[in-house]
Amino acid sequence: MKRRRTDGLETRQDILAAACKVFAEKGFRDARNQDISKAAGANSASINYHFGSKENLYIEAWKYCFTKATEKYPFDGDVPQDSTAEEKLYGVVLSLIHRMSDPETYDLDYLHREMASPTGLLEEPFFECLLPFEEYMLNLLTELLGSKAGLKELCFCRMMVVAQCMGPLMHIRRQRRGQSSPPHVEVILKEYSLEELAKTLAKFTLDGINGINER
Amino acid sequence: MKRRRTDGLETRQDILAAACKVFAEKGFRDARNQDISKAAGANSASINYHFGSKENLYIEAWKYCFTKATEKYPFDGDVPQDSTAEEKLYGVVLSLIHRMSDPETYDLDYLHREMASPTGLLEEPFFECLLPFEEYMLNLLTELLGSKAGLKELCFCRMMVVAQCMGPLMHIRRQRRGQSSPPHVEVILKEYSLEELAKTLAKFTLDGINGINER
DNA sequence: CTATAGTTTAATTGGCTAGTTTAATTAGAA
DNA sequence: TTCTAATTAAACTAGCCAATTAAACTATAG
Repeated sequence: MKRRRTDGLETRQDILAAACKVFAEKGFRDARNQDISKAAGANSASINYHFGSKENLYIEAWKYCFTKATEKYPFDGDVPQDSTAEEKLYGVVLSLIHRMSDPETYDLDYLHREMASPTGLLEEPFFECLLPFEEYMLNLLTELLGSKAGLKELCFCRMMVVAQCMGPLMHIRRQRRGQSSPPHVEVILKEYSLEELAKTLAKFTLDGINGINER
Repeated sequence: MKRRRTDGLETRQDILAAACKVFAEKGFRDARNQDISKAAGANSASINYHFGSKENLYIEAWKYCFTKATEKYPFDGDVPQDSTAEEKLYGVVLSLIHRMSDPETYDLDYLHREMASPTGLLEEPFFECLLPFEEYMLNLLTELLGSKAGLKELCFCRMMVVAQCMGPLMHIRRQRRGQSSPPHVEVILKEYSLEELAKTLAKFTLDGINGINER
């Protein structure tokens, strides 16, 4: 019985890590196999050897960087179980803000890109990976919204919480890519600490939610 | 003195109109010159004849569809000058919602795509075209926020108003492309009329803004 | 009508890239 | 050490696409 060579797994890993980054930076189409293999210190044939195709590597890269990011920044922001719903909301937002600011975290770039121009390859992985987040959010919002609120309002608020975070997301990512932004955006990035941003964001959202509650 | 032939301008126009749509649907990279020229009923060489390059056509297409969209849906939503700031906010949001729901309006697709994965070609045109909107929004928000609020809060709110609209934007566009969405998104698209969505959205934002005011 | 600038077309070119092939190399079993 | 399968490297293939070219065509001034 032969033992499997381990150096093959190493280059596989190197390719995966490099792919995460390159795909996040350039997108599926603009990222060339050569860019990835070169960044991984491997030959471009090794991509097809280890992953079968560029498409499959893309899918694997997403799963990999999502898993890594979620380990580092859990959805709930490690807030204790018995916290108030308000604290939990802050936890979600803060965790998300940290996640998107971390230059070694790439999953949100994939999400954003696929929203704007879908390759169609990540439809299923997204659905699967984000299910726990959706569930957590729906529970949290059910708690925040009074019992008067129906499914309609619940869904609206879920959309809003995510949308709220998209604003900073786009700007922080832009900055991370080294692109300049219009002056009023620069102001935000300069004046707010991440914690303050999360706090202001959570409060803004909470006020909106309470407004729906009071109707 | 010779008069200019007019049939050339016609195909130029046809190409421009076709390009607007094809670029919006497929993005810069995935749209092929042939797709566009075929949709315009012209030869692919005519793109380079009339526009010089694919890049330049892309820029022209953006300017064209932005101008057309803004004529149809002005930023202020045609709200009377002497309206309250709250009514003006509703006007902005409603106009934006209508704009993004109109299947013949494409400019927001460009915006969204370039946010997520910039080609770098529209940086300048965006800045130029959106300046009036920025100005209008800043004035409006200055009115809504009390005099206590500083530049920092102003910029934050500006970001939030736009971000709020991104949520529905993404979902409505998805629907328009014929892609299915997770159940809680379908609920929103089914249960809310455009006017109700705009109203709820404006109220949500307004509550957030007032929350900042009261600090 | 004729000449010409303006416009359109089909065919071609040249660059780029995903994926394949084949040969070389290496880790580990015997 | 020797053999074998796993892995890697280099060269190649096939296809795609933007851009060019050159020839054909057309509207208009003279």
